[in-house]
Amino acid sequence: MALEHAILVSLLEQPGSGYELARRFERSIGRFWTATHQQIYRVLKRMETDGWVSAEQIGQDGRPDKRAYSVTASGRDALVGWLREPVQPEAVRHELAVRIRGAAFDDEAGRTALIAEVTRYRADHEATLNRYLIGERRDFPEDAALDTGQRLQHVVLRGGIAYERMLLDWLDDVLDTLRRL
Amino acid sequence: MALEHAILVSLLEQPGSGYELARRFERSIGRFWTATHQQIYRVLKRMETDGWVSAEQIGQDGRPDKRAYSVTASGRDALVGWLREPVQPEAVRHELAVRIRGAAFDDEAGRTALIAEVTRYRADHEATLNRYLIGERRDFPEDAALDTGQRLQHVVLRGGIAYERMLLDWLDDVLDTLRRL
DNA sequence: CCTTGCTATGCAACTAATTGCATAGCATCA
DNA sequence: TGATGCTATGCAATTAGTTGCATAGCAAGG
Repeated sequence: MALEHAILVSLLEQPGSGYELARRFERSIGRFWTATHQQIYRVLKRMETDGWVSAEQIGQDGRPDKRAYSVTASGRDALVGWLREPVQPEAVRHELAVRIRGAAFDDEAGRTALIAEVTRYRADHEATLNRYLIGERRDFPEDAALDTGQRLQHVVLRGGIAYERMLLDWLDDVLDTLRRL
Repeated sequence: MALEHAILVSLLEQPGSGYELARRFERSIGRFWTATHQQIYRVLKRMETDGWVSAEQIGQDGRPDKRAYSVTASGRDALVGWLREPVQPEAVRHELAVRIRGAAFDDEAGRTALIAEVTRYRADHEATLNRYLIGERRDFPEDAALDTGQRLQHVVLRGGIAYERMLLDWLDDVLDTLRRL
């Protein structure tokens, strides 16, 4: 149970509607916590019932009403309470690793197909790294004075960059290993 | 739906009981796909119904019978079929990143507590890295002749090592950033 | 004009995963 | 001799997450 907390952080950084949150989960927050819009709407409802967020109905011309959410004092307390709980070990789900070990039980054609898939996967992550680097240059220029929130956002982004670089190096190792089999 | 496939790979590498599988998921496979024993027993039942695995009942003195599972031809086909599907983008769930960004909305005391938590988290991952390195020296000595399966297991382990090293470096960056706030 | 895509919200059905509990006897150590 | 912990399996209840679908109108491009 932590989508609640990811939403609280996102809404504290910037209030917004369910739709806007879903956008952010696709772009920024979703780098380290994925969620679909269906899930976000459901959880927002629950959070509203619990008094963690409050919504302001905003009428719009020719479009459905927008419900702009912001975090209540009680929601902020809930976040602070959670922040002080011990960090849980993460549940790892690395599909590609399963596939690589599985390749031992496939034939030549299967391994060729896997090389193609890994190559495509690598290209995706190279694109992700480039998006991160562009975002870093845009949002965190070297000489800028950053506040606490921005410094924390930056260190998380540096984590994403480090992860993608590590992954690309490892994928090269994987491709090399597969080709030499 | 991919726990099935992780189990197929593990049973192809070495047949065994549900209990043994749960052990392996704690140790080896669990590095990249976590699962509890309850989940493993349930999925094994389903896989047996689907004809992907077959079980041999083994009576034991003073203990419950053990059901040793092995993969059938049909299970192997199912794995090979899955291996040729495109790789899905992984669902990222990085709790620590949410906490770090959340720290912007906590006070001095909260940030001090977070530094302590990150330090503990770092120690855990340092221990994990050391276990990987010991395992690597034990299972993949430099001059050994490795078969296909072992080479693939090794490249996956190298991925785990690269990940842990990257993580430790980043956690140092995080600690430094938190201390300078 | 037609198709695609965006804003904006949500229900329903299903699948997956977690948490808590239960059984049962053996081994080891204090 | 009592407590802890391991082997070995599993059910039940709950929570979380995914997939498919629905509504509704506007904007932009071919």
